[in-house]
Amino acid sequence: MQNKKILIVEDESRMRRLISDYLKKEGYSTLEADNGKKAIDVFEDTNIDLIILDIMLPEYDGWTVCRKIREISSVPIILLTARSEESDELFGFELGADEYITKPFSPKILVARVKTLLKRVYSSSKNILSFNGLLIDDSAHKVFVNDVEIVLTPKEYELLSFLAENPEIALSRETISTKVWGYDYFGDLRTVDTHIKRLRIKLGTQSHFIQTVRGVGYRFEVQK
Amino acid sequence: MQNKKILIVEDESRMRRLISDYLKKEGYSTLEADNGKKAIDVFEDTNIDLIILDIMLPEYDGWTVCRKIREISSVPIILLTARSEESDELFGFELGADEYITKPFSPKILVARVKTLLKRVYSSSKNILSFNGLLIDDSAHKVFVNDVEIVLTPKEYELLSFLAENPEIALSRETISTKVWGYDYFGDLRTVDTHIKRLRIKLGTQSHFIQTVRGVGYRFEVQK
DNA sequence: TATGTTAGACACAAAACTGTCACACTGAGC
DNA sequence: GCTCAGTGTGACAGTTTTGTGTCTAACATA
Repeated sequence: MQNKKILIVEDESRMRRLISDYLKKEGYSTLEADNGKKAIDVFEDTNIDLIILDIMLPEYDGWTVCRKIREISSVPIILLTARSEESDELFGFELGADEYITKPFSPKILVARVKTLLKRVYSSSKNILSFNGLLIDDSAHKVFVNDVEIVLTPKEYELLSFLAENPEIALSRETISTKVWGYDYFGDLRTVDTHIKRLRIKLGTQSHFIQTVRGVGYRFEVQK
Repeated sequence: MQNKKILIVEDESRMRRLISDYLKKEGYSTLEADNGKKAIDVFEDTNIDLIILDIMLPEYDGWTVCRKIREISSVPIILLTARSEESDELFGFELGADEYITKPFSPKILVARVKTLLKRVYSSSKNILSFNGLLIDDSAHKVFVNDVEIVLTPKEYELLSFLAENPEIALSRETISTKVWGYDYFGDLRTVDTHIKRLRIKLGTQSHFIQTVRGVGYRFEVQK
């Protein structure tokens, strides 16, 4: 649960700093954006685990950002607002926000909600992704195929994790490249293929987890 | 998302009735318990999808019920409390509650939270086109005929998606060609026919979805 | 510095897909 | 029935996409 990446979208730098400090103290890493446009850019280029989103923002308000992000992702979103009107809150939920916190709020409450939300969304309280014949222990950074550990290089591990965290979704080479290599990587997309090849070799009899989606990319497939 | 079973644990019958009415109006079914012991009994005997749990209860308070249920299940829990102390809220989250609502609350807010929580927990918010005997899962880029996956080539998939997204409409070869192959494609219109043929073969017993409209093109027909 | 490992690129091989065409078939109109 | 325009279909070759072996550079390690 540690080391999750949290994007803080807030135009007031003092508030941003405050939230960021509290979260870092809890072991999360944070990214910041001071307007809605930047928020969406950062989100598309990075593998964000949770978003804290202020409503009052320059360049797309929070509602808009929330809606746009919900079109492409189900990442958990916490809305922050100065107003505490019920209709606002209802509107936020309609747009797909997961939590709604009214300013002024206690940082402790915020941290608690972040924790709960991450826990609910990302784990059954463990950092282990377990499939039939394949186990990824993120805490230990170890992977087991048929209960035998296989040793992966960092990139191989990141790639496998990313795939396994998005099961049953056809992922394009571009998406994979952006999320695993980073938004600033402009290398050959076929590099993804090369790493897929290496992963498949190491997965051996369980390579069926990685399916090719012709014309698109790859898909992590759970059922045999 | 409808027809989910919600357990309301609350000792005041008026409040129980109020919540129950609101939820039923939204299409949920409700069960009620007026103390903690009964709540746990009911939960163990029934397939509950969400619990609304008051803190002040005879026979095990809400904290205890929450803890006991968390030992055996990860069902979503919303805590209700008259107090609004921060420490209480934090304690609730520690115990594994998913939401925390302070009385007095607006029933609308409650319903909104129930909805969001259910959606988050039970739906994968996927892009799925579903017909009787045919299912197109766009996220996974998979197609099922009578619950058996069929593997389509990229063009076949695009063509089927386009047809299925425009049901009951006679689509000319030109329209199909423009939308599926792109406006700058100037190949033989009969190519569409060839792909329709291939699709029909793969659809097997469900090929009736694709009807020929003589002199025009094809139509995706939903009813058998 | 020597050695071993990892990452990225690339070319070629292998596999899969696509468009075209010719011919068969169908059905509507006469 | 016959005609004919429109549609169905099988075959095939060219094209596209993916798989894979290998090379080089970067990097870490001792």
